[in-house]
Amino acid sequence: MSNRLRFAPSPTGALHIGGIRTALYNFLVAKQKGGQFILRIEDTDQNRFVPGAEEYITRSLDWLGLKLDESPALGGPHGPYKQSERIHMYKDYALKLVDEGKAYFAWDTSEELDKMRETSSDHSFKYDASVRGQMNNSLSLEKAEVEEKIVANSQYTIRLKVEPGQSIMIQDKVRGEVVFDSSELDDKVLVKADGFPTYHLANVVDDHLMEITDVIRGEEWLPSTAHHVLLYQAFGWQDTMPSFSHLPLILKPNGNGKLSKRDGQKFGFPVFPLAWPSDNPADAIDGFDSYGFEPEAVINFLAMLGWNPGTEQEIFSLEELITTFDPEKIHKAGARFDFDKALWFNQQYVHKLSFTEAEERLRKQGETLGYNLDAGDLEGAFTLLQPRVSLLKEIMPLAYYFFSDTIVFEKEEIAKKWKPEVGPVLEKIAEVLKTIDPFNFEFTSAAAKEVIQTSGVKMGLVMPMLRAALTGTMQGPDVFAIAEVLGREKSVARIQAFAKERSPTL
RNA sequence: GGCCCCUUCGUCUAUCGGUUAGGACAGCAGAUUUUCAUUCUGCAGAGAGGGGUUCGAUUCCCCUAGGGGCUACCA
Repeated sequence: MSNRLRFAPSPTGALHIGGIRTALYNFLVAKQKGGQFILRIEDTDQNRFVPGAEEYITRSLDWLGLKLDESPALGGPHGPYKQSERIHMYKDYALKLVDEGKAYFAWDTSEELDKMRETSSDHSFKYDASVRGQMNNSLSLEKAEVEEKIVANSQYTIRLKVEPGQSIMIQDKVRGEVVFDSSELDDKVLVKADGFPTYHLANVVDDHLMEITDVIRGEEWLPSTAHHVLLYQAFGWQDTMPSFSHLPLILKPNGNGKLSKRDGQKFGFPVFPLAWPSDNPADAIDGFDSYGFEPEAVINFLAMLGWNPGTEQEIFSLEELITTFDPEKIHKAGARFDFDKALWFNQQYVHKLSFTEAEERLRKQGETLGYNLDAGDLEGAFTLLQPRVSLLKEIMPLAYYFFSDTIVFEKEEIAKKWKPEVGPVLEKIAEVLKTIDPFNFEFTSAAAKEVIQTSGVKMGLVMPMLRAALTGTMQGPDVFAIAEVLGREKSVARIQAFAKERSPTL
């Protein structure tokens, strides 16, 4: 039997990178074992449903290259893959447990329970074996009364009857043996008063029905896994119970709690894969995509946040991760999110991009910046600027002087360094460049340097002005490399214009 | 409060009883680039504390401290 792993998010908004990492690890294990990677939407809480969230989740996985085998959109042999569409299935399982005495009906309202929790000493109230005899449920009430209530008031919950005094051992693949005492566990609600199942019921039933073999999820689920094991036992499914791996949490950069959706705004970096659009611009949130990240880089750094191959290799493609990933090496401790490191990963990928891979995006951005892309050499500009950026989108803003003849001069900086004796030297360089053939980096550089040397004017005075003449700025790639990309005509014209404007005496 | 998980440089981490405790990001210094960035080289920087076990503990066990998670008719 092949391995089947599922990623099971709730459509309560944008997914953050913690969720993405969970999806990634599920994907890696599934693919490594030649199994299936499944998306199941856990939308059993009608109150928290956010329109567009499900679509956002699929788009995110798609952007990252985490290809699904079964999902709500794709379908599959164990559909439907959305819990709201399987809603009729869950209650019968719970009712079966009631019949067998493993669960019971309860009519206590949320308000009543809240009150008990508030009034109990240090919030220690727990709906468990020690109190259920005094509560309003089918165990404490007379049979006739129960039957009457079921007919009269269908607003009941179904709770799991947890037998105290047993120890429940979980074999967690990343944490080893974890033992819980059932006396500490409460009688978890399985079916809510609205008839919907809770996460615990739906999750166990679906994992069973969908033949899930490995559950990989966040550490926040570790405490409730004891209940899940109890549920598998109650249903008699213990033989096909999946293995569990509870992932360490991704923490805020200051280590102060787990990373949350709002931390992106707070710390000034994206925490979502894709931007979350909104009609109200104030609510729109940046994603790694809109921030300019390559999906491969996001995958790479998320893979390394909580896992390490044990070698010194840090750069991994998705394919390499599939073969290299070793679930045994997943860490136990939470990891802080380090945006600088994420940027560094992206830089590694941007520097590897070929022009063909980048071209479309560069063109698009050039257009939105209002560039006349036909006026310059896009590939030349890219080649020169690529090693200088961490994000692909940083290139085009730096490249404007390749596409526009109206140069924006950094006037103050230039004025500070300008010496009148430089003017004639620039003029001379322009003259010489007119005839240099071929007009390339080596030739122009050698020729211009010779002019400067024979002129007696300091190199350090002329070179910055030459740069300013061509680009308007005081920094950037090598001057002659820029000249080569610009071409003879533009280079000569710019140098002459610059010299003339600044040297009225000429 | 209770239960559970965790603890190596500022950060992410390697080490599966014997290492000058290794690497990466960030930081600092230098080289290259007569600019800036890249790149390269170097420097600095860690086993939470206390007990055991052992010839020997970062590594195994216990305690303490600290951090995190859960404690809903949310997932």
